[in-house]
Amino acid sequence: MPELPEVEVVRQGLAAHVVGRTVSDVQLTGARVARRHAAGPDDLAARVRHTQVVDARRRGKYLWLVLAGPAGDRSALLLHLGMSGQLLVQPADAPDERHLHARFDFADDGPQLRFVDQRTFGGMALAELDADGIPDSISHIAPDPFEPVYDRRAVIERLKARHSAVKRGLLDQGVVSGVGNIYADEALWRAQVHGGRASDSLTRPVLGRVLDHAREVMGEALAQGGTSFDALYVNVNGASGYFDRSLAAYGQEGRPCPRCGTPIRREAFMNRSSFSCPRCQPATRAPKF
DNA sequence: CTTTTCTCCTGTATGC
DNA sequence: TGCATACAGGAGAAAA
Repeated sequence: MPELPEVEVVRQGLAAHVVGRTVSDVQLTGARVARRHAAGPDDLAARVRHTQVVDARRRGKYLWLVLAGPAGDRSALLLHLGMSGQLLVQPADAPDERHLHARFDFADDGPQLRFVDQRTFGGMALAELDADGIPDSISHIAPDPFEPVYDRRAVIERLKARHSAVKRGLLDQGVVSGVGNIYADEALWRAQVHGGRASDSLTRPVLGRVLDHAREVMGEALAQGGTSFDALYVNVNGASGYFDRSLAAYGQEGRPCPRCGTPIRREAFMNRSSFSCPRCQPATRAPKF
């Protein structure tokens, strides 16, 4: 599942292979891929056609291409990979992928950009950029830990004020963005905090440690993901394939905790799974888990 | 207002 | 072998 590190690798691929090129044609298959674009897929395609891609940017798990129109006007093609979305750079004569939803042709007749998504949780929409260069439609998404505007103290205060499990706060993209289920579990394992513990019951230093570990583990994953980048394949499909061997808790049910050897446990959480060490991350005072 | 639950989707794995 | 079910889960809408 693409979380911040995987999305950043995709962004870097777009920066290398798409920025600077002019779109000559856009083909969208079905309405679902553009469902967040209120004016519909035809409108999106028409507005992207003949624009030049001038930048590829990211906040959390969202990424966007900054588009310059013929008159120099700026807009953004906002993209989200959802759970299974891939952006591929492919030769025009490559056969259609099984779950191909969008195809971009360029005026240089070079390789196409394709959006492929099996589970269709991903999608794209056009947005306007605000004064800070952020698409207006994601103004509710908080900065991620790698942004200069990331305010560590402010995030700690928001977590400190929440009557909810700390893991919910980590996963709330309006509090801090980029963290998904995998890196939330890894950060909590590193911080030796059980994700079900009430956010407002933890001390500020502990909350700070959880946040710092989230940033640290995502940074490590990014460093590894960058090395496996293939020039023709602007995609990283989740943590599998490169960083999964470094995971201490996520998906490791029954395997020994790398720190103390106690078998990692799996618990239901938000109709999903959480993995933690029963010994290093005691679930004391854990409501609503 | 804050917090939680539900829903969208399909390939893969598991159980009977 | 075939069919049913569980699971993966980001994010926004809806509900509590």
